[in-house]
Amino acid sequence: MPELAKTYDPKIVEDKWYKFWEENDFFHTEPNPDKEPYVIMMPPPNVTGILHMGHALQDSVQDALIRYHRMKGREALWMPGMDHAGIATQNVVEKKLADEGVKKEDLGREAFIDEVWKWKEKHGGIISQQKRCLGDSPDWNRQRFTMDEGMSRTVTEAFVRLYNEGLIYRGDYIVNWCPRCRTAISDEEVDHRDIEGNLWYVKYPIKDSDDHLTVATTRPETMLGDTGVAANPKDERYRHLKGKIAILPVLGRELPIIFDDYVDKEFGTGLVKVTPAHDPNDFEMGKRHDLPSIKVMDEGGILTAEAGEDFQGMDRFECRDALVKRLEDHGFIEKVEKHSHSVGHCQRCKTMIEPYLSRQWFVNMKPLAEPAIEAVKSGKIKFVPKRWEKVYLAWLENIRDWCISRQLWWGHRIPVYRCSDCGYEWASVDPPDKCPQLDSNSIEQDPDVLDTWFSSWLWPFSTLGWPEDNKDLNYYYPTDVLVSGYDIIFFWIARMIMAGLKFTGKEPYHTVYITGMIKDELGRWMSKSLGNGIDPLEMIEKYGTDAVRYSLVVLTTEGQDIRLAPSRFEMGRNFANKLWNAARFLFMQDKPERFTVTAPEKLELEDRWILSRLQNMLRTVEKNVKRYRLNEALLAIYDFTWHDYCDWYVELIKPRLYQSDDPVKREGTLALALKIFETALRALHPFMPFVTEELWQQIAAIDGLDIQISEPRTIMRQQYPESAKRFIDKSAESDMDTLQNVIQAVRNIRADMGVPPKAKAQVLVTGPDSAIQILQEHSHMLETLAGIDNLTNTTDRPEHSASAIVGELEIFVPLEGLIDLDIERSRLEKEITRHEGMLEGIKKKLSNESFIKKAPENIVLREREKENSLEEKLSKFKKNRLSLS
RNA sequence: GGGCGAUUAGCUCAGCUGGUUUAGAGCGCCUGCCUUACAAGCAGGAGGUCGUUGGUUCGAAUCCAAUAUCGCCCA
Repeated sequence: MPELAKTYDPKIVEDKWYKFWEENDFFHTEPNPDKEPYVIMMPPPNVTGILHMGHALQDSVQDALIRYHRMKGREALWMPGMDHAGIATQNVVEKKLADEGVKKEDLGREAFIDEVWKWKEKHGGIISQQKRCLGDSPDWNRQRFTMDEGMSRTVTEAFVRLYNEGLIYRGDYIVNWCPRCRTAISDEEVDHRDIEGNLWYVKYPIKDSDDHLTVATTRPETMLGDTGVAANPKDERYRHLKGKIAILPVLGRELPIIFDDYVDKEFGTGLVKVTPAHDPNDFEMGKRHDLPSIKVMDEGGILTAEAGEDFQGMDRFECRDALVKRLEDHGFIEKVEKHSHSVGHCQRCKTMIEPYLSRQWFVNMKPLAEPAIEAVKSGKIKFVPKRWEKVYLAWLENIRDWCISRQLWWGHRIPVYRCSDCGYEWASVDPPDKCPQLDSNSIEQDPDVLDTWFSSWLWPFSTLGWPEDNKDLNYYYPTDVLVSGYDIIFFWIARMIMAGLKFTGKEPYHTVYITGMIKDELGRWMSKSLGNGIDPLEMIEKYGTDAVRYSLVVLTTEGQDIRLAPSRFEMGRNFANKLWNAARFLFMQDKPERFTVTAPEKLELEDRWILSRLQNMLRTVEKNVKRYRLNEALLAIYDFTWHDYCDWYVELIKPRLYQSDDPVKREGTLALALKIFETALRALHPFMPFVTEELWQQIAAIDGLDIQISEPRTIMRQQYPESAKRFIDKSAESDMDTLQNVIQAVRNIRADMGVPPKAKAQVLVTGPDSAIQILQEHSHMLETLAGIDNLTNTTDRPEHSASAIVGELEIFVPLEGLIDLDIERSRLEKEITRHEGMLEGIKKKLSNESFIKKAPENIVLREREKENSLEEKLSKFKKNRLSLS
């Protein structure tokens, strides 16, 4: 038998087994008509990304599900991949080039893209290496990248289909513009934050009059682009302004005064300036009233010539200060109020968003949203926890069109072409040579690229080969579960469902499992700026992968956020060590030539009991994995292994292992102990893959131990244990329960009385014969586990002894000389008070007529029984108290 | 403004279909143990009127309604 070190050292086993799994292709799967597939799409991390705790959590969940179902006999595919992350990646490479003194414009588009690819080959995808440290078991051979050829083709194909159906359109609209990233972004990529700002009241002179009007604005710098002033038509105060013209201060532009319901009478003065090129609402108003749009800023948020000579070239914030000063100097500022309002920020770079008029591509989302709403309403797709369905539905029901064009170079270029000769425009999957209308070959492709999410939303089927109707797609699609955080329900999950239904006609998965998010100890998001992040790799280094996985899964309860501290991984580490030492104990036993298996009828009580508990555990696991309560499943394994198996079973069989002069009995005992342990290892493997593989391999290598091993010889490809009814043994469980309670009662007395651990105790017991018999038959348990040396059945109440009541049994530990009567008295008093309290509650219930009348009979009966047994117990306690006085 | 979540032991959290729960776990705390697997351990113990107020019910940590505090999402 193998020899083990005293403590588990994850480092020496993790790399070894991961290599073993990967080199032997154990993660690989092929369509197999004899098996049912089980598929999870791994949310593709950014190619620039590095591993964080969120990945560790979500991967622990996904890998547990995948390994579990793989062992359950499913053809399990966990599909890995990476996302090209347009803006993020472009930023990284731009920055790298900047360090070398190169601008991307100097290189030109193609050369720059080459640089990005070079970067990607060299530095990209570190995260896939890091994920190996988590013990993840995806089919790495199938790894996809959203910019790969096949994936790109899927993107183009999807675009062209939508374009040809008229679901993609282009137009001039106000979009969210990030002046730092110099691109449009979608509504979802904007974070709104409340900003303490000012509300400036600016006087605009009225033409041909000495009078003026006052508008209130939070963004004075945009007034340079004003083309009107608006009031609410119902606002009596401004009726007289009808037909008048206001004069824009500084620039002197003439501004018609218009009336529009959009204007809020309560806001400011009830008069607002209208800047169609720099505000979405003004844009709409401008359209309604035929006002021109004047752009006063460029892509970088720098004021243009339209802003006037004095401001041209200024940054938008600089301009604000300069303009306000100018207005103040000329007496145009009436007053300034503090004002808090919500301002959009670029999610990626935190720069203030500029609502910006530009020509962009959009997807008309309503027609796509409807089937996606239906899929969830009808229950074809279920969210776990269910409450996220509401969030999903609310978003889809109020969906707005999706701005998909990005002014970047890195990404899928929009496959729309234009003939420079005839102006014809069309979308094409393959790059065309010439205009289909003319014979002209002077054609240009749209310069923009697509939003990265435009490739991600196709992920569940693009990775499997769509649009070619190939083998993988047919076999693995639709997939089973999607595991992700609630932060990307809109970005990704909802859109994926829409795309799945649109392009394949099928829901991409039946379940969306939403995990909580990882927070720090104080409940704050982990962030670089706060420096409160916990690095999973560091934790793995310190505690081991299994420990990290164990703790994360155990802490995951119904999608609640997790407050994490490094110390939380200690429980996982301790558990791994516990397992290790249980194995160490088993391996220390002398190994026989050949194990003789104990015949079922010769099993001892503790054997029948542990087998029964094992079934119970396996049932709990199965039930809870089905409900995605992985924490409950894992805790059941933990409890069984630690408490039932290590604390009780191993202790109980020690005498048989050490003392038995019957080698057959000894071998049988060891064999059973090993087998049960081996079963527990398999049950645990999906959650703690490394330590279970290591120990399992060692057990599997023991000669003559008759355990079923299927090829390949790895725990990850063995069968997941299933509970078997024939091992469920209620009477063994109840007998053991009695014994355990007696042992605990005696231990309690010993501890309270300060009996030295090594001193043996005499125990007298009274009670029904059947119960006494159990104790007598298993007196060896009482001996080893409670230090009882002599168990005597008695009808007398011995004097000067400590006592306890276990069910119908009464236990006395005479401790002549040693016993401190005061301690025993107070023990008894405490018990009496406690039981009297319980009895009082029950009596109150039972004296309540409506309880008797209305409560179900079995409940009333149960209360009656409780009353009886409590009364009996109490009278025993009281007798004992009397005997002490 | 609309929606969601949380509030239970010193801390972090379970408690699912209302009744074997005067409420469990891990950590922490107290007591005793280096018992030939494990001190990352073993044995024993203390500690909570389940945020507040009403309601439903024979019965509420659990269901409903208000309310307070904290957090998140959407506008």
